[in-house]
Amino acid sequence: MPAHVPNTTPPWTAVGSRAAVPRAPTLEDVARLAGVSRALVSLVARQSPKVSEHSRVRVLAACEELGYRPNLHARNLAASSSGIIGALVSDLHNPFFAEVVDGLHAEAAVHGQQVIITSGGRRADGERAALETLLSLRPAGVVMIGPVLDAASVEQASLRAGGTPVVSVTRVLRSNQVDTVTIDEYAGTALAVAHLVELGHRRIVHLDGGTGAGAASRRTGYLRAMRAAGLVEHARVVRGAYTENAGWEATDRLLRAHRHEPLPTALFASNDVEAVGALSRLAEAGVAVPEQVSVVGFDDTAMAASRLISLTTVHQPKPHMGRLALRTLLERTRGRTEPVRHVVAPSLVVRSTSAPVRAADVLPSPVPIPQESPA
Amino acid sequence: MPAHVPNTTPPWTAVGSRAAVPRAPTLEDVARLAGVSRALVSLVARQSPKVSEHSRVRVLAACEELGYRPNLHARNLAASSSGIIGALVSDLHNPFFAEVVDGLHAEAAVHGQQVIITSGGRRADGERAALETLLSLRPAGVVMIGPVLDAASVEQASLRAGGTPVVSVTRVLRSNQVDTVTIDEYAGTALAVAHLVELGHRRIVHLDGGTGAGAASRRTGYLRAMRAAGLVEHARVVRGAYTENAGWEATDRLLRAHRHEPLPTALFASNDVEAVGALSRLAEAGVAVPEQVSVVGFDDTAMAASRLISLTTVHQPKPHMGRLALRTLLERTRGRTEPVRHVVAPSLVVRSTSAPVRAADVLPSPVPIPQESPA
DNA sequence: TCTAGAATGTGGAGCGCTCCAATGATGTAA
DNA sequence: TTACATCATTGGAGCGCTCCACATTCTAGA
Repeated sequence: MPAHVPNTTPPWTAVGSRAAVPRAPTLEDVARLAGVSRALVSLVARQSPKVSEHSRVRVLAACEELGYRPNLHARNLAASSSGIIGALVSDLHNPFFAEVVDGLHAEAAVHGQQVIITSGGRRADGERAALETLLSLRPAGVVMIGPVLDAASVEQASLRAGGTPVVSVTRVLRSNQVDTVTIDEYAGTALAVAHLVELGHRRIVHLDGGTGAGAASRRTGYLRAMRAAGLVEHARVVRGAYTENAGWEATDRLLRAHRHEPLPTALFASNDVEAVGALSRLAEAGVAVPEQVSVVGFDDTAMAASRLISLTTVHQPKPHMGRLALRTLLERTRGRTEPVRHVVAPSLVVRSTSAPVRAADVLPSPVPIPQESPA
Repeated sequence: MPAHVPNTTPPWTAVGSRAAVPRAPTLEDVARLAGVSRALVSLVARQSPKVSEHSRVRVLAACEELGYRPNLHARNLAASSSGIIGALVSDLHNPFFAEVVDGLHAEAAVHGQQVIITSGGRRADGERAALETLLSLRPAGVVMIGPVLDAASVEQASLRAGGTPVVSVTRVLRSNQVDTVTIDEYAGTALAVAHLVELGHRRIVHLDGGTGAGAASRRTGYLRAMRAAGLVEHARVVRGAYTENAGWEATDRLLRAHRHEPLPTALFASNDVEAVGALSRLAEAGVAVPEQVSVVGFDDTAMAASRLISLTTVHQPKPHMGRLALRTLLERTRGRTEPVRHVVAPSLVVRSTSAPVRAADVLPSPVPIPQESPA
């Protein structure tokens, strides 16, 4: 007999060098066991309606017996389209993203899609690498949550990958290739300011979010809302960022600046973490919240909801935004070509860090309560 | 001319129904442009050393020009082993996991592996589904972080998938198929108790973590440490869980129980979130921390490090554990067959919630401190 | 000069699946 | 009877890549 022995080993035997490693069963194995063709098993696996009940049962039994699990790589390669949705979150540490992903997961399950997540660690290069990984898996689409990457990079990457649809949540990317889901930042800031004004606050300071997603709109929204309330002369923005430390430092600067004059009676931070930073600085300075100063955040993350913090904040319907993002993505895969910009409505969650202004602070300057002049 | 037109369209033209969708370039395209064989391009793409500098440069230039990105599905199918590491986190909302994944990412980058994440939402069925998804992608291995799934399910799934190696972080799964990375819970609890004892505390109560990963060991560790300190008669465990609410409720029960007797001087919670729950209940009751009661947590999550909370807690080297998990996984793919159980060392981070016991409390028993009977 | 061996490069056979044209089997109208 | 839909099923051609055996060139030792 020649050295070339035909490979007649059964599928459950290891082939090649590695010994005793059970090979995962393939379509072929199932087909053989069920006594049908590979194509038929494939049809059953994909729940095609054009399979007789008889063969369906036989095939499913065979699948069960072998513990067959389709190889997604082979499937995606052959079909050159996958049921995979890639979620690219800018920062795994931010609970905001977890909630958006929850919504994504839920909606994906409805459509039989699988969600896989990668993270860019809040750095542009990390995000670029993560996006490359995701695109290498040829997903049906990519949802970027709070990306730090600019529109051009995203668009270019998407085009290079054969036009994989991309939806950006939180960050507006002006590109015809990219759809967006954001909340109405202006409405959100208006809610926050109106709440404070209703409580009698006049000297309301905004701790801004620097270059964070949505921060610019929130800053503008704050200024607009102050103007609308006739408080334009009290409007004041302190530079900050979307981190606890930035909130602490911004508040620290504020405290120093007001050493010889009365503090503002309310702080409106650009997001929750920043608000927490502000709270901690106020606590260290012995300023009572909400008795002396009210604090309002933005996002309504789990941290804000914690009893220990119990932050009044602007709520973003994060799971809803995740669902919406997925639906938007699927529409795109079904042929839509014009970009879509979804803007969802925020709401206000009043907790323990906001309260009516103290009697002593009511008249900071002779302001005769100017009510709601339209924008 | 028959309806059957031979397909002679060039690669940059869309083939099939969809119009104008640019096809992603393949190895073939790159090879043609560079004037070499497909195999050579493949070697360059995989950074093989057996390629001359000359051709490497030519090929890379062609890749660049076409914007070539390898199709992971094809690669993984052909190589029947992927550079993908699957991370299955039980709960995206827990910052603990984010930090472990950080370490995983870092180590994976070193080995040229890609990490993709799925989440099981803290439910066994969700985790099972996420595991299936992951295994369908035929990853090089799976890291489960704080799984809720039992060893048998994991082992079975792994075997069905052709023996994909699995490492469990945090939870000990007794299976020869599964390696584990955990911290030394006993050492951790010993550190916490010793710290409190050193500060003069005697009446140290443990709020336990119910069925959470590691909770049983922490409970035992606490009891051991109390015994070692000769405080066995002061040892007391209150039932809880790894949630803020559970911490709040456990503390609430404790306060009620001690309405007519002095409170314990220290609480040791089974993890940080639970400790935060305890802190909030104490704050509501007007019990000063750390002046009247010291509180110690476990995990050292970002929440504990927040200035506003500044919790004394047992530190887990989470990124290190992630790195270790990946290395363990790779060893397994390189042929190790006996299971490995890595146990890493915890440390103590002293922050603002622990302080020396008050003079009045130094003598454990008959001290009437009529504090704030709870609402 | 010849030859072994290293260093490079190549063609082709799959990996496990989907898709499509083609094949039977069955029914239905002329 | 023939003609032709309709339905379930099948074989085979890829999808884009890796891996292997082999071919070719270059280098150095005898």
